[in-house]
Amino acid sequence: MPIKEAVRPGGRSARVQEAVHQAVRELQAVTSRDDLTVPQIAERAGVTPSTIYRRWGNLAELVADVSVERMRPDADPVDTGTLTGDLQAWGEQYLEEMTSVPGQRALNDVMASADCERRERCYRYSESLMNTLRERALARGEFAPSVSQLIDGVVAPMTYRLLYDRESATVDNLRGWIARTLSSAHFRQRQD
Amino acid sequence: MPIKEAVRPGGRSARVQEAVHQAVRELQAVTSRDDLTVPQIAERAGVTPSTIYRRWGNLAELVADVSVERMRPDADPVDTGTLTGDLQAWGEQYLEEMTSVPGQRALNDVMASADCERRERCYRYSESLMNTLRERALARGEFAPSVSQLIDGVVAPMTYRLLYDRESATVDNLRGWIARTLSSAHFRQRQD
DNA sequence: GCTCATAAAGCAAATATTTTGCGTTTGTGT
DNA sequence: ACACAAACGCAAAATATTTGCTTTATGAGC
Repeated sequence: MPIKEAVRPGGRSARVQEAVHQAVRELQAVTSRDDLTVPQIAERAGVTPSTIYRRWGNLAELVADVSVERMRPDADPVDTGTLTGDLQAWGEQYLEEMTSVPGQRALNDVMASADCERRERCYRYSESLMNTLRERALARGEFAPSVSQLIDGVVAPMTYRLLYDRESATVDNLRGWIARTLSSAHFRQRQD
Repeated sequence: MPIKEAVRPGGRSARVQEAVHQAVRELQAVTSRDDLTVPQIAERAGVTPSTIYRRWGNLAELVADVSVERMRPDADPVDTGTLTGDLQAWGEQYLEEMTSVPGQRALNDVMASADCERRERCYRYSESLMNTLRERALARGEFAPSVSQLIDGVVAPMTYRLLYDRESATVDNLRGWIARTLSSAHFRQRQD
């Protein structure tokens, strides 16, 4: 059961995929995760269960597929004029999103997927986002750490706390991660 | 289906729990995750499937329960004489463990669990371990960052990379995380 | 030690789900 | 337009899960 992306993008396949995704989203809004079932989704989407099983394999992969979509950044990150501000603004809204009930659920669903490709996609969203903020900072003439320093210093602690120690995933701590990352990279740069 | 810990620790319950865990471990060694089933485990453990369903709810929770066990640190971390060395030694063996096939599977199984208590338990293992290394360093008269700095600086990036970007979970990067964490905390301390 | 109340397990019937084989529909390339 | 194959629908078969009831065995109180 290989996970295919956009198989036969035109026509029926696409329609089915959209109908199923839509059905999942609608049902997720009114149903607890434990009594969400494939047959139920199939009926709502006007599709046979076997279609879902053939295409996604099982419920976990299906909901992961839907949730990873939800993670895709919708708009460009706001420009506050400084890298610190941009990181803080982005982080705050990300934290808010991910500590909300549906956000937590989406995060869990993605983590529950057996194939790592889903998580890698989330990673690439963050990577690309950090890259945007960094380029923006450089264009302003600001100093900016490398993308991997930003990920290790800001994204990783934030994600780690969201997953393992939710109560530490706070705006206050975010401020600390950002400050430490920037000053440490700055200090280190002058050393070299 | 509340997750209970050590219900009626003595006697039959304990025996059943152990038999089931054992069955899961044995089957995991020879079976791919996708064709591991509850009835199969039940048979091997000499137990009725309904017993497993009543106690763990479903397969995902059961394997998560087994895997979180596997994560519990078995021995005290080695003492290399310096905090840097201790962190590096611990990190290297942890990385090795978690990049192995069974390690990856255990990590996934824990992440797939719906209840966050499992992940919190892993968190507490790391927290306690970092605390041990820190106290050890202080006893030597070394400087040592706080536990949460160690977690944010070393554990979080490592875990993040293991989950989201496996190829960056390397011993080389580990060295960098450790160095940055120690020097940044040290520098920051002198500032205050 | 013995008894009692009860949590947990066993058993089997009832449900619900997942899988599979096969025929049909429908995009896609020529 | 035609042919090919991927994807879907349908329904039967195979599995897995839930549930009601019975039985067993632990732990508490005497």
